[in-house]
Amino acid sequence: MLIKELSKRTGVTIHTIRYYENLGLVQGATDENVKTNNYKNYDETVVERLEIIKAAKEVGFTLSEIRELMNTWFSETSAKEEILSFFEKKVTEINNKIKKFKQIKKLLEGVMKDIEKGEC
Amino acid sequence: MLIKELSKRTGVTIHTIRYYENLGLVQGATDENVKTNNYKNYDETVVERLEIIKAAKEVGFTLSEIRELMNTWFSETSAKEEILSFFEKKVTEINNKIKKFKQIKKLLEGVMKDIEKGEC
DNA sequence: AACAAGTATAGACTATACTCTATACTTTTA
DNA sequence: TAAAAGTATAGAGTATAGTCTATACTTGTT
Repeated sequence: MLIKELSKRTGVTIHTIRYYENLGLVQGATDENVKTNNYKNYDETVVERLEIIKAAKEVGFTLSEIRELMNTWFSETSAKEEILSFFEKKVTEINNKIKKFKQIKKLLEGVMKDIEKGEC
Repeated sequence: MLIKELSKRTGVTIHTIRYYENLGLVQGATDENVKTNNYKNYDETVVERLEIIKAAKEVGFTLSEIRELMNTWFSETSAKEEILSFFEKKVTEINNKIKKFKQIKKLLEGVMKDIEKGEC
């Protein structure tokens, strides 16, 4: 598919897709049979990648972390051990973030109870 | 205390404290008795505020969200109802973030299992 | 053929959150 | 009292993540 359809299917704007492509997060391929233009074609793996980017961004990963994560994810050369330890690191990070969120939540809920009781 | 001590106690650099002060997130007061300078004095509530900022930032709040949250938190004029609904909104947001983190975590752990089994 | 719509590239612009530099003044210390 | 250290203000610079504009070319439609 061309960039417009990719944009429609993923909800990521054309500009942003091109920005990601410049960063090496996704990649389209120009059809070698077509010599008149250099339009890029995007396949299903690009859709997948954009969905991963969207999800990872929502939970606070930066684009460079996402690139690192995806390079490992889609790599065929990385050693099993290496991939595993990378993933373990990410899971630890996520656990820490969840813990912090729960702390803040408890704090907020504590204050809310105080407000309800009129102790504020 | 003066800015240097505040910085030491909170771990927030002097530059960043001044940046926050410009944004209205914290505020020091110049001693009216001292006419020779306009050094600002910071009290314990500023330390508290900086701790709140640090915690909130870590879980992904932007500075303007934090300002909004703290204005409500420390407000004496806001109606009880208003404060409560604001806090409830934030708790909902936090729950959503926790949910998303858990999804990503599950995803990563699933992939890790596959890798361990050699199914990748 | 003419015009609209789509695509590619490069570069400018924006917002957020700092971070650093320059300048000038004040306070502390040797 | 002279140097070192601290403070305030303004403004420049940086990094991240877009977002927009200009230009030029290609493709599709009438």
